[in-house]
Amino acid sequence: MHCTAIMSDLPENPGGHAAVHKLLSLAPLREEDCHLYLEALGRRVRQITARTDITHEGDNPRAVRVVLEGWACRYKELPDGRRQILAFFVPGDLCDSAVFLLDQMDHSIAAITPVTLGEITPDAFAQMTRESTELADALALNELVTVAIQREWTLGLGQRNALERVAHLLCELHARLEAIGLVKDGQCHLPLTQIDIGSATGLTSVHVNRVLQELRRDGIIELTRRRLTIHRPAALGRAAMFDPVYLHLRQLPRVAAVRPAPEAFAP
Amino acid sequence: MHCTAIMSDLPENPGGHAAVHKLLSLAPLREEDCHLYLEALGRRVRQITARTDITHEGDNPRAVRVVLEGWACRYKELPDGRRQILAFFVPGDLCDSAVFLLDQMDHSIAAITPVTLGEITPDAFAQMTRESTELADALALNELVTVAIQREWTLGLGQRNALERVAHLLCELHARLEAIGLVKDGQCHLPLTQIDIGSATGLTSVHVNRVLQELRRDGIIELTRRRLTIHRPAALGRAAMFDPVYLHLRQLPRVAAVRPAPEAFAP
DNA sequence: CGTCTGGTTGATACGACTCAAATTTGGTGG
DNA sequence: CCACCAAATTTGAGTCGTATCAACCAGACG
Repeated sequence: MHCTAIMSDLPENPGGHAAVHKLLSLAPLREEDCHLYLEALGRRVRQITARTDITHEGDNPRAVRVVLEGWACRYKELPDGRRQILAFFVPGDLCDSAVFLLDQMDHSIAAITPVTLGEITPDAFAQMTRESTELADALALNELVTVAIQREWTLGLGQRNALERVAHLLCELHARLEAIGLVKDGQCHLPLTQIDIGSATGLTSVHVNRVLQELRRDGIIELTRRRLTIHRPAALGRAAMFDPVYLHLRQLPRVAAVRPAPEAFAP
Repeated sequence: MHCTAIMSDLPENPGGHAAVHKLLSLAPLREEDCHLYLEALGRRVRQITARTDITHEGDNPRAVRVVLEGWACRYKELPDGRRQILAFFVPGDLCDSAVFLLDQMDHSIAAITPVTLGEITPDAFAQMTRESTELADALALNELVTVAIQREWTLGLGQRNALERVAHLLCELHARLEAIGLVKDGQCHLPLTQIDIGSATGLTSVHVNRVLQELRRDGIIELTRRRLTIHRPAALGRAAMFDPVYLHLRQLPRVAAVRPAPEAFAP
């Protein structure tokens, strides 16, 4: 029996519960595994101001970081200042589970909103994974999914055009938020500026703006005041050529289908 | 004492020695670790024809694969046929060390040249890493570097222009080949077509061609008959904004510097 | 010796960028 | 609660990097 039960018992999403929800979206875990994880996470918690670095390229990595609340991103920049967002971290996401093997960070991580961060020391991490193979496997699986997402982004930046990239990003984030229970009535909080979306998709914010307008004009999405509503999931998925297999979720997201999929809301 | 000794004793690079060389470029290992690894690799060896799939999206992953000889690539395609190469595998590279945790491959792997492939079963892999923590760590480190490379590609596709992307790819491959002893006099074998380079960099082969001509015209590189010579490493590195930190090599590659770096060969 | 794949060249088209300015939004302090 | 400011969004006009399309050429190979 895994611990979906504890999840639904809990109120809003306080403390590290998104973290457990996240792991459960990938692999079944026993209640004791969940508690072991939560306990490790709770030992060292930090608050990070919005729009500040959590760790920077060149730093010596000291701990495994888990986003408990808020949004963060991984980014890297070129010497002349061009900046690329490499990943978004939503509640429950692990920044890097084995970083401490490296001498030096090769990228930076920054908070987008105010972030509550759980930190697990290398020792605590090792002990935790020794105590539960299931937990260790779930964390390893999470790592695999993180890389799979990175690959999907590589594919998108290389082959998708502006509209497809933006649409794909929205699909992915929606699916990931849904997996941790942060989507209600097809709506979710999306604290990204168009500049953020641009530096994740390799586009200028001006162009992102025009693309978003197109998606709105076609009645596919609504995106205002940091809230995203997907009105026509199938249309968005089709525009993005979104195939959620790479997320390896146990449960298929609502925004799903490239394959033969009926339009959810008729045009 | 690690086993640089065995390496230099060995002749050309037969069997799985590139594999050991590769790990040694990332972490020091004892002779017994190297042998343990080689032994695991030697148990199941396959020959793959050039330009055929080694494994395909949707397959069930069965084993950890290591390229012993030849070149391969990881790729993914969109439903309409657009194809993106996500990674190149050169001798010694592991395709994926924990894939078997996944139910389903989310990308494909193909041979570029004829490939000699070592396969390690999940069981053998687990046993091997249990027997040597050092080996396990080296393999984990290798995994981290693979992801770091993926991130650098993401950065490049999002922010670098055509010339910078091609130059960066050449820098990276040169550095990686150098690390496993496959560069002699600044020269290495590079069996990629301009089409391959294009689908890795998100460019058309036509444009890759023009970019390569520019690099040749400026006397920076020579690339003919599948051989690459870098005449002006510093100029190439500068053009690419190549900073090899992300490769986490124990020894800095010759093609290295973005930072204040004297021109190796005067223009 | 013809065929095929990969490389090269030229002309043209278009998607996304740049620059610039106007407008809206959200936060802050009076 | 309103005035103000900074940040984010929106709009328009013009440019440029890379794609597209179309030949042509060279070497590899059966």
